[in-house]
Amino acid sequence: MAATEGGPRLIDVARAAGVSIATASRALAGTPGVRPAVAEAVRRQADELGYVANVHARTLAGGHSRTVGLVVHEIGDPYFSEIASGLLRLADTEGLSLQICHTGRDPGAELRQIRTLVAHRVAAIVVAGSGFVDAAVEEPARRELERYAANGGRVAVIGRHHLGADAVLPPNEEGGRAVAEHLLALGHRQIAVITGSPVLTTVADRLAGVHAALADAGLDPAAAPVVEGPFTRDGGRECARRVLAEHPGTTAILALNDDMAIGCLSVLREAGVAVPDRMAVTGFDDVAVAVDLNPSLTTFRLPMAQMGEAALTLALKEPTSRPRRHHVVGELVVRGSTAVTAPAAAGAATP
Amino acid sequence: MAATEGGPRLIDVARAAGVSIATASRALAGTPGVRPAVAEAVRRQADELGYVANVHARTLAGGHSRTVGLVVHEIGDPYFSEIASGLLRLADTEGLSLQICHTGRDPGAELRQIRTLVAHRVAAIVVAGSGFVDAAVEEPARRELERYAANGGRVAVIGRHHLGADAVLPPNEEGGRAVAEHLLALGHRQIAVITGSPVLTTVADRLAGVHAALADAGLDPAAAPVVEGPFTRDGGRECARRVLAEHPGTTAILALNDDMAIGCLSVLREAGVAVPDRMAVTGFDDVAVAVDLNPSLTTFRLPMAQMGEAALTLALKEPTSRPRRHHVVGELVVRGSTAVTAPAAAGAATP
DNA sequence: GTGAAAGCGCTAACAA
DNA sequence: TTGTTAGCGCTTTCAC
Repeated sequence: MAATEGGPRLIDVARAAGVSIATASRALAGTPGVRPAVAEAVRRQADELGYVANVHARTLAGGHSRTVGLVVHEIGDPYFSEIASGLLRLADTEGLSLQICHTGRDPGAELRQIRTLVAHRVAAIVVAGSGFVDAAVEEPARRELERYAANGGRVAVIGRHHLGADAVLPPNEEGGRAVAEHLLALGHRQIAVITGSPVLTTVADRLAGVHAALADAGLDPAAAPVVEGPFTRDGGRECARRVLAEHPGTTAILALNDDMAIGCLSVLREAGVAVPDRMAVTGFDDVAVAVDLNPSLTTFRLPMAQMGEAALTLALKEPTSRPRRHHVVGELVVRGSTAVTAPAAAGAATP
Repeated sequence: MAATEGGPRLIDVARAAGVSIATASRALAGTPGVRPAVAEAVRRQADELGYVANVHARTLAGGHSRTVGLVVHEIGDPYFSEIASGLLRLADTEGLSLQICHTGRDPGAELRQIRTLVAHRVAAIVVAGSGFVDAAVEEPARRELERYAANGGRVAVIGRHHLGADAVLPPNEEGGRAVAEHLLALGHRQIAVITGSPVLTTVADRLAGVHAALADAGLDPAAAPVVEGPFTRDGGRECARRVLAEHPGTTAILALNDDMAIGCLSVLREAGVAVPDRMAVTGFDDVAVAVDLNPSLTTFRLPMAQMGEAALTLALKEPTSRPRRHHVVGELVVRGSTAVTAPAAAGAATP
């Protein structure tokens, strides 16, 4: 600990090893062209002094960063924490550090966070939060990212954005379709959809899939109630109550994510509505706990950890002239919250 | 976009505004001593050029970092993602960026991650993963952090560590005691504990609380089966199976975290063991989904988000000569997985 | 109030 | 193989 505040510097190590700062740098970086014995001596001295290279100096001098940024809506949300987990695992094996930002689904915050990551000159930025249907909302962020990319930064997004970047695309529409078809196959005709704000592409795409399935079955999509609230567990509770009150003939509630489905199940339990006998419920995402609910949740599985990994993989590749699209495969997972038989007679739940 | 690869620099802004680089720096940093009109002009130019200050250059020159590091076992785990969420929220309002590392409960990885954060010269490091009972295991990390602190870094930990740092201390022992007393009060006498590895202080402390309660009730703590497995949902499944097979008289399973309790519930459901009638189950932590399980989970609530916030708060304060200890208050939350009445006759589950 | 210039700690030419 | 040196982009004295 010979050092002044800030710790030992490369020059301290070099002096201790009796070499120049350049040689010390090479030895520590593993650059070839240093006699093994010298390199070894340098490393030993570094170790002894507890030397840890200053990343800022290194990045500034070298021009390359070993940090990547991840933008999520909310890291406490399992959907995003599972994405983060997969991404972090890959980052770790690649020797990259991860900086996480959250936006709370606010486009303004998203822009601020992106600027922060740009300021850090991260090697890549992964935007994991849902895109917005209205391209204008994302325009400032798009410009910022475009500039960042023009300056050598790499960008990848998860979901459908208007960001002009490489994208990992979850099968939202297919999933919405699959879930709806599953309910239709069980005989449900009075299906209520509970959902987050349709300004999000995630919501819009899942809903489009649901409507397509209804139309294919000869039903009028416009006739199916769509009840909207926050895209969270509490939003699910709120919407479920409204479905119960305003659409009494409903035999199935199709939630556009697991969080809402979970909130919905809790309301139904409190209201004494048997699931799946009097009401079928489905979710979307297959977060880890979906299987542990009782009844366990029928849902459309998205491989979140893989999606995080895939996004970072895209971001780490050389850019192409036009954005890449990596399509992810999902899977309907049928569990206890939807009966394997036809629903109880519609209208049974009518007051 | 007049800039070379890397984006516009301060000097580009300064030139565009017709001032020196020093004035531009002051204007952008909000340092007093710049004529308002000039400052305004600089800011406008910066905006126009899309200038974003290089954090590395800034940190290197200024000596202060606006990034903090968080070390967790696994960010996909709700316990940690909720801690991260609380911490991130505070970091955000303080204008700090967050870098996250995970260790997978491996002390070696923990050391590596700490070194990475030191290399980044983060302003503070928060270690959120459980400590290890064996001080020797943490010794290398302790030395690294000590050196970091000596060089002006700030450290805070969550849980009992041998790291010599400010600590946020969850009431693990009290919680273990509370859960056990609750089961005892319900009349349970055949209580099996399922747990993660006792090398973790979190596990050791919770277990100590349980044993203390048993002893106070006049029972022999050594007589209560303690079944150990991974501190995860799957570990809970494994341990629950073993309890069923090896300790047939058991009327209550006390899991030392919610993850294990959740796995346990799923095994009991598959085995057709009614909860809470034939078997009571308790968890620890009160992760978000605990309330949504069916039966909902009786558990000891830890305010994870607050703990994350408190840890960062400690880390942001001026250091004191001896480590601070911030004690957190928890709360027993009684739910459906423990009956409100005495248990079914012991032995009912005997083959 | 403003500018010139000296670093911050490191990497990467370029020399030797 | 090793050393010298010029920056990387910014903050911050110190003069003016």
